[in-house]
Amino acid sequence: MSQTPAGQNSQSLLFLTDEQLRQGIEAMFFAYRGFTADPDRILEGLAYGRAHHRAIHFINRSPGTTVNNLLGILGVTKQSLNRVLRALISDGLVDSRVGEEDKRERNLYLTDKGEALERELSNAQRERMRMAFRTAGPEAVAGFRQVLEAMMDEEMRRHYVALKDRTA
Amino acid sequence: MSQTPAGQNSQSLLFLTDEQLRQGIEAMFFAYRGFTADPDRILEGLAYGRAHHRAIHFINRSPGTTVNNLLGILGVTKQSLNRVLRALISDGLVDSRVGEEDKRERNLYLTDKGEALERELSNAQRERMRMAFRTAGPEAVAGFRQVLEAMMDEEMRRHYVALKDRTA
DNA sequence: TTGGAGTGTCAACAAGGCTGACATATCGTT
DNA sequence: AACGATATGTCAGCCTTGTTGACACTCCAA
Repeated sequence: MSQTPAGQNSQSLLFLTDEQLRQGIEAMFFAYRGFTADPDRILEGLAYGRAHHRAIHFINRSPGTTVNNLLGILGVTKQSLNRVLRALISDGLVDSRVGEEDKRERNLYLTDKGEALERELSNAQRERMRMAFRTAGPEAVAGFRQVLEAMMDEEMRRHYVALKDRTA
Repeated sequence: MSQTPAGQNSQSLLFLTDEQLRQGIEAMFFAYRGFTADPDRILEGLAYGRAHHRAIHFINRSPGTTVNNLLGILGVTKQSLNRVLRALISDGLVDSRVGEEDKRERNLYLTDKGEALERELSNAQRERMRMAFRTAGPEAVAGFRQVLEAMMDEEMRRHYVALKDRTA
């Protein structure tokens, strides 16, 4: 469907053919497997999974974040997130403190133990990303980010940009 | 850990700082959500999920493929895949034929009905990819693919390249 | 012809999504 | 003070999709 005709525009649109798009789709699929492989390996054995990793990552990224904010970023239900947080809190990886201004809120922080696991996980994941970046080079990395950003839903892009700009 | 020092090499290595790597990680996370969002929406309502989509995609891509080959591509256990295939076969989306040379094998094909669903799913997913590609431009797309390819595990890269070259 | 390797199937279980319902505490407004 | 709205936590139950274990059929080579 909608094969882009080739060789007629001065600006070649060959990169928008269905075949090229399909290759992009498969690249995303196969690369995402690699992307999660290293943390998954670390987590198995421990009683945690990918959901715990995500929570730990974003709590580390925004110390003191609220449950509600985390829900927006992760895009899951509070029941799902609560199950994960309960485990992390009772295992002493996450600290949940009643909000100072608004006592209905809970502010989430990693404990020292939580930070240790976060470092272990993100080191592994960063190492793979570093290899990929180094192999591909800075220009490719810029393109990588442009395409991914354009692929996000609007709400996700807002979260992504907000996190990015905070440390820019 | 391992902050890359800046401003000392003639070739700037700023793109390998931990901060840049973390942004790459978050970009992958948020973009993958967008990547799967459209097919997921179509599948909900039907009695199928993401696993069915993946099976349909790769059977369409390699008609007559065996269960074992599909296992390697999808990276799940044969029991997981079998559950999905059983549903697709009994619903008349996939045709499973006993191998001609080796009767232990099953060759898998999409039926007309299966191809119809495949088109619906891949149209939705391609449309998002097309928008992202068009927004980012051909140079960015080339970089996107280079980085993703470098991020794959070796075995996944083999599958990716094999599929890519078949239609090149 | 027999045993091992390859392949496919069934059963049972676990993780982690989901919905719905409800309790509690707090906030803000009236 | 009272009330509705908001933020969070929890219980129960369901679904998808991953896992292991057990087993049957087919093929091939010793």
